[in-house]
Amino acid sequence: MKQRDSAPTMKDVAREAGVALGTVSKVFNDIPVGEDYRKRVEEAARRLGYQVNSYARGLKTNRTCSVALILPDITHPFFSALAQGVCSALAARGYRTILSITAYDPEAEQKCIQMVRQNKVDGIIGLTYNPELDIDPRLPYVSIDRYFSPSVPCVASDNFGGGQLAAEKLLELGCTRPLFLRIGSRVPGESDKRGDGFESVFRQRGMVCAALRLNDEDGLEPIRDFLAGHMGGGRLDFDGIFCVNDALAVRVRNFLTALGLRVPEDVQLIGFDGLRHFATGDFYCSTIVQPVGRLAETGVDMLLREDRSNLPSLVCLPVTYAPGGTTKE
Amino acid sequence: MKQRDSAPTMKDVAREAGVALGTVSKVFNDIPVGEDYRKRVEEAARRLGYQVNSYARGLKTNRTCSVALILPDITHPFFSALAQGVCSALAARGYRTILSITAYDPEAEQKCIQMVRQNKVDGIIGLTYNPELDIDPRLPYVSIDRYFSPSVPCVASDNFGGGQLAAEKLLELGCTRPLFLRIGSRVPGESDKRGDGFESVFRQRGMVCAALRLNDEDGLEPIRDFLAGHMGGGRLDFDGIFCVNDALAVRVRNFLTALGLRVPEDVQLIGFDGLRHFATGDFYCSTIVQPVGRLAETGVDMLLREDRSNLPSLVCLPVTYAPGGTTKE
DNA sequence: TTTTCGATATGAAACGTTACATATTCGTTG
DNA sequence: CAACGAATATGTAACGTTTCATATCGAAAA
Repeated sequence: MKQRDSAPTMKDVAREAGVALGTVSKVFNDIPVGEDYRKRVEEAARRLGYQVNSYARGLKTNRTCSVALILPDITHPFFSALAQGVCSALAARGYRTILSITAYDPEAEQKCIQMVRQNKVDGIIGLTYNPELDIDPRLPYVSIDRYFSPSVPCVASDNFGGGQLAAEKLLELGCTRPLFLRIGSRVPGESDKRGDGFESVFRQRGMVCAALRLNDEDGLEPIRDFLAGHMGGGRLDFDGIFCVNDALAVRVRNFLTALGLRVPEDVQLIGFDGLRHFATGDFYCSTIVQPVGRLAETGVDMLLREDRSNLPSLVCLPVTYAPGGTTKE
Repeated sequence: MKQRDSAPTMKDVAREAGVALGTVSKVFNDIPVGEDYRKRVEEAARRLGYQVNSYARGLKTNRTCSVALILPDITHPFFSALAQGVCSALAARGYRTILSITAYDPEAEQKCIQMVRQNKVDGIIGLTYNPELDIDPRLPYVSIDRYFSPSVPCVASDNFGGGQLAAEKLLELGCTRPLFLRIGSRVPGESDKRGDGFESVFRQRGMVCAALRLNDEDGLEPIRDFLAGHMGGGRLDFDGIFCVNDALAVRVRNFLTALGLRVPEDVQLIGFDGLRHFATGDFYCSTIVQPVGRLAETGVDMLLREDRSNLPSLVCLPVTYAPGGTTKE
């Protein structure tokens, strides 16, 4: 018996089944074919262990059934949860996920897009921070959590609403001296709206809301100094703090306890993201929970939609509040 | 001017540059070509915005420059760190990462392998728990942290050595009543050696070491009950506990404090993995640190090695001890 | 029985590359 | 000055699919 060194092809299956090449193709593309033919082909394919060669198919159809996922850092629990969601949503629809990590480097982001174009994925789901990212408009692209322009569809949490929710919660829990704390990348992102929403609630009630907005490069010292500078007689000038994300909230909580303040008795603290401890599943702090799973699913949905001609340019998903020990519930 | 609706091909570049098709191919494959020709081709390619079609190339060469990474759950910080390492090590060598998540489901693992074979990746890096995984021996496969057989190369941390290290540390810190706690999947994995190493040290010194080994399905209650059952007069029967991983260590620490014990004053606790808090970067507990980055790099290295004919079947990487608050340093 | 028509199998062409055998060019030697 | 050979450009045949025009078949209508 002749030894086959390479994988069997449709030609082999056709010969084995005694049918034409085109018939085999139809069977594997779910195109109607006589019942007896279909059976013969399937049988033969199984005998030979045939697998369609997706590169030949991709060459012919220009569809690859793979989508690139671009993330700055999959080590961050929010991003990894997102990746999990995107990956399984894609898998459920028969798509592969090609993972690209940019390490927040704008150049790397552009290179990813480039690589991705060369590698002919069917679309891109991106969470990028490069403000002037050059996106090929022919390539389906969905941005997560970062709005570019009306022509680039984006799915994000309702950041403004989340900020409002945090403000309302703090008010409800008796806070009267609010503070908003932000640290983030220099490029304006969706998350800026969190502070806007937060402040809007107080403004509407004629209250003033303090705020400190920093960039990543500044580090956290200014925040510690700020807090220390607002201590007077063992008492902080603020009794309700909203942090732009959970990571910051956790650090701020440490600062506060180091200053001798009790959380939540003296100061209440709300973060944003809804991250959970990897081992216990507890929230790290009271927080506004982003619907990570829905974010991922919606993103995939928008990307793979049949008719992409009139996609909304921004889809906002609702957030929820979850107590996590840094508020009086 | 004629409107091009599809991407330019080598044929277009060849026409634009006034050279033969084969010459263009050579330029893009770094095959020696006359200097003037090369320039003409590069120029033309740039003008046309030409990108090689990797599916045509893959069809011809049977190499796709992509590797599948199979993980049970990218949400777990250890796995996401690994993914980060693998992804960037692959990117550095010009390979894409195709991410597959199995959710610990043996069937999903097999399906991934299947999908992967169909999609013609150049290799697989897998962290799988299916004991009877059917791996195509023709496909380069490297297993991380899970030894299958001599024919499947594996890279893992020195789990036995890590167990020994934990034991030595505890001895050094004055422990005389050790306990090993394990919870994990039913299939025998590399991590079983952690307990073996731990116990071996005490056995060698003629000491006895208690141990409790459970499976995931058992849940954590038995461990809590076990600990509670070993309390007598406000004192625990053990003064040094080694947990098979950090996740367990964190839970056990909570159990211990709930029992009114102080960590590390009354009981010292060492975990395994070396996970760090996402916001502060602190270790969650005193721990044996796995070299995640090296694990990833070594795996990629073994997979992409030119001569894979005599790969070691198991590579053990050294681990280190890091204090994290649950030991007296 | 012959014609027509619908249904469906067939086979060839094309997708964009790479690789190989062939053709061309130019410098060097007899 | 002719002839050779090394170097390098050319063109064509795959690679394994899909797709489309053509061929075939059988049943229904004339």
